[in-house]
Amino acid sequence: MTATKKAQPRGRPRTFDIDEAVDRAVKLFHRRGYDAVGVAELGSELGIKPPSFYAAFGSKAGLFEQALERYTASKANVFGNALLEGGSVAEVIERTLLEAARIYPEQDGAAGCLVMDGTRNSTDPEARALAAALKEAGRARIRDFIATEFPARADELADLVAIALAGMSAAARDGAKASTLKAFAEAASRAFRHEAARA
Amino acid sequence: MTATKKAQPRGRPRTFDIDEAVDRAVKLFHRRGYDAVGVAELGSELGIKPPSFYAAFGSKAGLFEQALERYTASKANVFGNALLEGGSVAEVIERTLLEAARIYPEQDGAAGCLVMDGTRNSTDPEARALAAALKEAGRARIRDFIATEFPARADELADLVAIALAGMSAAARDGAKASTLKAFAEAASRAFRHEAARA
DNA sequence: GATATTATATAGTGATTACTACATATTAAT
DNA sequence: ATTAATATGTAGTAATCACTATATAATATC
Repeated sequence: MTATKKAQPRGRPRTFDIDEAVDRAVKLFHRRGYDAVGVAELGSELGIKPPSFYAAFGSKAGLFEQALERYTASKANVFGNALLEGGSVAEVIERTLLEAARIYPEQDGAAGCLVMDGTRNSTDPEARALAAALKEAGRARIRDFIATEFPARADELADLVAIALAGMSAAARDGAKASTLKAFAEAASRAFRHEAARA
Repeated sequence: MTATKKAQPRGRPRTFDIDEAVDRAVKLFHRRGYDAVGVAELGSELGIKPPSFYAAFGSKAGLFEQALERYTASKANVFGNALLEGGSVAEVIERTLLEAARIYPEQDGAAGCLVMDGTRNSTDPEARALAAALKEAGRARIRDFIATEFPARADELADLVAIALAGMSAAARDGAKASTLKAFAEAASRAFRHEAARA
């Protein structure tokens, strides 16, 4: 059994909770995108001043990296969660799309997918690279999974799913309702089965 | 016949070409998004200094409004151009999707659709509102056109097209190749015919 | 208690943001 | 030539950006 908190390190103890700070950062970055959230706002929202911020996270991009990790380990990882429930490729993809339709609409001010849209139009190369790596990793996981049933068309089918999800995220950020996204997800799921059966 | 340039107004003549300036602004906004393009850069790129900039355009958002007008009046208006060639609803939608697949991939540093992604994550409410109005107008045109053949399902089918286009724009901005977008557009077009034939 | 270690608060850094006050230059009309 | 009108260049504005130098406070170890 591993202790969640070490005995107590040597110096002055931290006065804020890092996990909670990362959770708040996830929300802020998700709501408004990486560039639009300032370190000053993060500091005041997290209740810490700049030196504590930089001692804990290194940089704004460092906090973003932790926020992305937290986000992808959450229910927001629609494909990962759909995969856990098992089933055929078509079933898992359908569940993925429907789950996206369920969680992408605005909740608590945040809509769409943080990974896909959090650094859209960002000027920070480091933040963009972090998000891009996760996007590619997600697409690769979907492709490899699809390849277990449709090896010859895995790339094309993975692109179909990835671009559909990207469209749903963008639409959600533009205010699309859950019912709109659900109808799209159902149509995209039918399209996936249809395309998988082709050729 | 209307003169393109009036006789010559009273004061000191402008030393730069407004149309050319707007064209350059379209490119810059398209490449990097509204917020990431500064007035200073626009000024130096356009060869004018701040007072001339504000005398001509009023504000950064004022230039953006003209840039959006220019953009939507160009070949970038994929639905408008597809509509001009006539044909059935399914044919026009297919042409729309395929045209998007042709022009969304990166060209001259700019990818995707300026209207759909140019103000993504922007902090400027005015710029966001300008783009949002054009997005909604475009979706409404598509819906009304679809309603000429499929009045009962026009909204759902229009959402299918709009979300597919949003996904293609996002994917293009993330570096998707023309062949990837083309394959998706073809699948989306088949899905449209399939969904239109349902119910 | 002395020392090492870590986190804190105060108060800044220079760079960049969109935008402007003011004087001057250039034109047409008088 | 004088006047009115418009555009320009110089040189700024206050606000915000991510980030930091320095000193001090709070803890464990010795």
